[in-house]
Amino acid sequence: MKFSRTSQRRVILSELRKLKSHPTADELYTIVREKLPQISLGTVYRNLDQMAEAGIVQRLELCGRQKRFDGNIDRHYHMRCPDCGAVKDVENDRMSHVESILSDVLEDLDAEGFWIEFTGQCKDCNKPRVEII
Amino acid sequence: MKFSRTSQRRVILSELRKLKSHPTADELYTIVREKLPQISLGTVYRNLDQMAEAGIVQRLELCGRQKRFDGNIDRHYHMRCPDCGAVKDVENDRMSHVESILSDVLEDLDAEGFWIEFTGQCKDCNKPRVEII
DNA sequence: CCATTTTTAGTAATGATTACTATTTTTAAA
DNA sequence: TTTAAAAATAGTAATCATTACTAAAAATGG
Ligand SMILES: [Mn+2]
Ligand SMILES: [Mn+2]
Ligand SMILES: [Zn+2]
Ligand SMILES: [Zn+2]
Repeated sequence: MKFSRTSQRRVILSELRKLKSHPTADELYTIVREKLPQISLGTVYRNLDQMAEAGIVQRLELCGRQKRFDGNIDRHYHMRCPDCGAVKDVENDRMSHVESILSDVLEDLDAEGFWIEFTGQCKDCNKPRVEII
Repeated sequence: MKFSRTSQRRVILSELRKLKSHPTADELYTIVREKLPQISLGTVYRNLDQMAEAGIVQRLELCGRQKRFDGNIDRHYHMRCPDCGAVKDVENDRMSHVESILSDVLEDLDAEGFWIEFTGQCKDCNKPRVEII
């Protein structure tokens, strides 16, 4: 419930903050082990998750571990329920405007494409949100 | 290289097209087994991947399999290299405009948030493709 | 029919993540 | 400072989505 001050957590956070590489847990584990050779991979996973839940670090990506598929290959957008994991189509007229701006952004960045995903609890979701903190 | 016509592929595609649920491979496997009780899970995975590569179905992809973390919790955006999997910060003045439109979209949709990810090969990328998200 | 290519079912292996547990460390109050 | 409760740890095992492997079956294009 409350964060204890441990060298493991301090080093994990400070090393992560030094990096611009957006490491995976195991990549950070390799780095942290130079300072704390005895640290375990599980500790890195656990601390990153805890700190992400607390908003101290950012976890890149909203999707779950399982891939999802769609028979509709037209460009359209999805909203994922953070509680039950369901994915639903969403539609909004403003998205064509967003797309046109993002196509300019793609040129600026010399990027290939973009993905947008919305999050929101589904109306008929029966799983109650678990409040953290 | 060329798709043979098999009952497995036909049923997988037709059942996927019937659904609005954006199923995972194993969810679709359960459904397809009602028509083809002998089909194997591997066949469902393989066909979905092949058809996604061919653009016949859509794979909802935001993020690779490994989670990535960022010490910077300010809202900013990332570009993922489809070849080596590296994730880099990107910056563009137009994004504030995109954000303001999307905040309106959030109200329309009664959604909570959004996630945007760019894809693009990194300049110095020479690594072989690691994963196809 | 036949030779070649593709696909399959079934199973094993992989790999990221999470769960478990006995022990250690931290905390906060006495 | 002592101490009991709470939190966190290292090490390991288990989970589970996905991918790889393989011999057999099916599809293809004559
Ligand atoms: Mn859809
Ligand atoms: Mn970043
Ligand atoms: Zn829901
Ligand atoms: Zn790259």
